[in-house]
Amino acid sequence: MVRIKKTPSKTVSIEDVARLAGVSITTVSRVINKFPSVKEKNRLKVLGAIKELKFSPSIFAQRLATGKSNVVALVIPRYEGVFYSFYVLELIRGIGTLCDVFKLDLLLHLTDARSGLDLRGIGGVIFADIIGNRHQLEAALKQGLPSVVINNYAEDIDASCIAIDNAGGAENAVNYLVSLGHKRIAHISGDLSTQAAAGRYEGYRRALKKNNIKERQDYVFKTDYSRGQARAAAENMLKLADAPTAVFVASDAMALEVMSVTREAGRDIPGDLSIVGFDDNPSGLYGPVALTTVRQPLIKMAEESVKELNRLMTLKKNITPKKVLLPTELIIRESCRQLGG
Amino acid sequence: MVRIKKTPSKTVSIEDVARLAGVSITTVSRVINKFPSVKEKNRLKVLGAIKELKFSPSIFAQRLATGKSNVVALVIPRYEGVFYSFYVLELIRGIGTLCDVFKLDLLLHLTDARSGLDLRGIGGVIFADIIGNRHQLEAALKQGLPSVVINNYAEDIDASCIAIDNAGGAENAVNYLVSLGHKRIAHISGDLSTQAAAGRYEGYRRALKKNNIKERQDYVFKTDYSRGQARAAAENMLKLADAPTAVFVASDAMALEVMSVTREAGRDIPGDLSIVGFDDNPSGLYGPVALTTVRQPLIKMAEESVKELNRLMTLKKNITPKKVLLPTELIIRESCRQLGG
DNA sequence: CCATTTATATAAAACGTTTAGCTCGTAGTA
DNA sequence: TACTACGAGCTAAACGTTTTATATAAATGG
Repeated sequence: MVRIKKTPSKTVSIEDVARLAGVSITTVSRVINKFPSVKEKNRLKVLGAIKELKFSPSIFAQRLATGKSNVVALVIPRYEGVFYSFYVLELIRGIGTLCDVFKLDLLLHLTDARSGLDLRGIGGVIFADIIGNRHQLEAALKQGLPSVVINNYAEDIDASCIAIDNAGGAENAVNYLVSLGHKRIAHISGDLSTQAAAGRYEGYRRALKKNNIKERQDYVFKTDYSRGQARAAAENMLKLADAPTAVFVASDAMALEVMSVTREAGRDIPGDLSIVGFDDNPSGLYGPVALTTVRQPLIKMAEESVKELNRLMTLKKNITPKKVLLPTELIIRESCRQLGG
Repeated sequence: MVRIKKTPSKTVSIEDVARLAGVSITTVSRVINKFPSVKEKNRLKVLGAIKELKFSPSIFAQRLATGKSNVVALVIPRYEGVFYSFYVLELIRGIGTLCDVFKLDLLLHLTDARSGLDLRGIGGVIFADIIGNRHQLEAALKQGLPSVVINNYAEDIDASCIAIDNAGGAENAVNYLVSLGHKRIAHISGDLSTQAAAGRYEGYRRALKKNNIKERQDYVFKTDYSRGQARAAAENMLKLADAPTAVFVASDAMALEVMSVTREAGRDIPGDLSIVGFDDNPSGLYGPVALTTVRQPLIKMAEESVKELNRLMTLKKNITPKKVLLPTELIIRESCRQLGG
């Protein structure tokens, strides 16, 4: 057993440093906070004492004295869906990495959405999603906490929003299908009460309209993003007498399910049906045919949100929130084919 | 624009509460900390004042005064692999949920493994993995911080370990293949410098031995867990003159890759090759054949780690660390078949 | 060389809690 | 009645910083 001997827990304070260095407490504080008005000679003495005593200032005392906190709360609704996982993790990764850069402490809040949020001691908040927890956002704003909302674009709220251009991405995807010669293009949507799903649906319609293709109600299948409903939608779609030659699916997770169903029905992808998904979930790379999809810049979105939050936290004044819409990228792989080739 | 008006930022202190309630500061503090020795009448007065003033105690002042912190740092090496994602996210989810229950603040540390860790103000640490950051663990122990290591079982370190019985799980998987009549069973391992991969390999060997099957060196393929090496391993395995009828793969991510390669080679699963994976990654459910796999109790492991950390943080004394090995579960789906049926 | 500014250091107050030690009633006991 | 015990409240010190107002030393100008 490797017993690591603990250092005696008596904390060394700024006072000990001052005594050893032969200067006042204030001077030590100035050195720590990089004030210019300290003579070089003293600065070195203090630095030496700090190193010798292995001193590091108590963040609690600092925060109590300054009233400032560099703790960022990342609020994530307690999710369930497994495929949601890729999305959330990328977000966490991007945010965590940049918090490191900005020397911010990242506090994770997996919340119930209904429940209140304990924001004591928090310096800023990132909401990963405000489908369910808009009142939490409002509570944060009321406290005067800098707040950033990820992936939910709203002009009407006094917080910064960093989101993805869902409609634009969807439009590109459908345009691509049209460019391959498809005219009978279906859409399997996600939960339309979410902004993402609604935007994707809107982009689908916009593309049809611009290409003078009439939207058919029987080509639109509304789901709740679940695998089960995706499967059902796909089955119904395939049963159609006048079945579509292509489908734009609102998420890769669902697109994978649609591919399974299609193959089970004995049809070929992309021979009989072209598919485009949304997300660029790496799972789309497996299976016999790699999925063509719309890539969301998740890491970029995460990073932008931390940058923006840091801006809000640093600047003293009440500063106008920023609204950012990030572009997507169409990733062409193997699940679509040229029609009438 | 919904401008939410901020509450004036003057903080209300325990003193204000005391004044309004007509009692002393001490009494208010006692009420907050649920001391029994406060007259019911006063308790109610204080509670009323707290509610009226919307008072909530400053955690920084509390922590400074008590010297205690209920902040838990979750240290995760900055990972890359995408399929790693499911594993990490489940861990975060389990840990986050239980921290909520225990009223612990969860601080996320995505670390470089090489770099030092700033543990100021932290009350306990959970290491999600100590492949690379053993010195960080030792630093935490040296500071006397309660520490728990997840999924890395080591008797020789003075921290609690909550891990998964990799060897046992692997042994079960291979036993299952044997029970289906397989004798030519290959193994595609992960990075054997990791405890998980080494354990799985060991379980494979143990099962062969117990079933009197001789281990063949040409049936063992060592990889670094990457998709690329899994693909190469699978190609080599299929080329074998005396090809195996079954393979146990050290991760679902790699197993999926192996399935792709096998199908590309024109062979059927499970007709020509039975496959068992490890992880119970939901991605294994897609594709034409659902993957049989060994499920790791990730959520349970996460929860146990928080429980254990909470125990260490609560108990005053130097308490002996706990070493836990959690059992796995074989999930039988469609990727294996009875041989000679 | 004195007067005036400027650079540097200091002591003390503030931040908002907890907690040890003390006091004061009040009730029970002898 | 006097003594003990005890519950309940109070005062003041402590926690480890930052910061304001103030003092001192050094530098500049005439």
